Amino acid sequence: MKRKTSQRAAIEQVFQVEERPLGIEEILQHGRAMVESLNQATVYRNLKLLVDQGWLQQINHPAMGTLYERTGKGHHHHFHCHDCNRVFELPGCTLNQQAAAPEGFIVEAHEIFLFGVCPSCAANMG
Amino acid sequence: MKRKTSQRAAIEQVFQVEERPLGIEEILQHGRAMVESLNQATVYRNLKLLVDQGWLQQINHPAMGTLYERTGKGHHHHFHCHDCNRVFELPGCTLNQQAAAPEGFIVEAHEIFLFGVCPSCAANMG
DNA sequence: GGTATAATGCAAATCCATTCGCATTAACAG
DNA sequence: CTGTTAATGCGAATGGATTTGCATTATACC
Repeated sequence: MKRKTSQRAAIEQVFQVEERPLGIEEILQHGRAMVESLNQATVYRNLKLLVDQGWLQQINHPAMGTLYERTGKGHHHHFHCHDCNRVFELPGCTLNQQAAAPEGFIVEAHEIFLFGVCPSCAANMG
Repeated sequence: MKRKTSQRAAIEQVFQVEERPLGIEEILQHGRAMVESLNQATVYRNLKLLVDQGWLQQINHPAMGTLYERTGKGHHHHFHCHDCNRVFELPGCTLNQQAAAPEGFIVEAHEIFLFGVCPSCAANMG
């Protein structure tokens, strides 16, 4: 039977605290603040589990590679801050999907990645 | 000194004929139609060369991985047909970049990936 | 508490894309 | 043509992300 472990709890906690898509390294670092022995293989195993359970989903970011984010947020886009290197979820979508492609293309979905500086980095730059 | 080779000419030719972003495997396959001995390592070497020369640029497609496309086309988006698995360049951009993110985010660039069925596959489906 | 065994930590193994070493081939200057 | 050496083809090597094997740890049912 499946058991609750402090390491899985820590990983879930990281996502609840950060509320943004995270990569392996970030998960590992933040998770270790709670369970210092936390191991990379354990992170991979639990991520797979959480994805299978539908609690997380994988995304492929063109600049950051594989990231994981909580499911159930609805359609949204991603913003990558080149200053702190974090990725944020941006609510809302104004793209007219079908109008984005010429006649003849059947558009079923889309992904938008924005790049720039996040509010907290912008503030810290004066 | 740099020499012209039939294999590099073939690779350039592939891009001129296809007019869309291509992955290693596609370049290799189409290139072999012209130079049958064409080798993967040679493709990699020439792609690097053409990128350094500014004739090609790399893109990272979330579903297709690394692709190469001709430079000088200006800002555009990419469409991935899940039927033929090809990626197309779509001219034009209607996204109001700054409006795509909430107050506080400084948006400097963006990439849009569309998914669906391309015109030729749509036609072949009746 | 005691036990069965799921889950962890660790290091080694695997996978896949890309690069490299080197003998061979072929551009191109003379 | 001929010689020089850049470029190719091939297979082996590399690098990074992910996975696996196994001894050890720790959860949860008794």
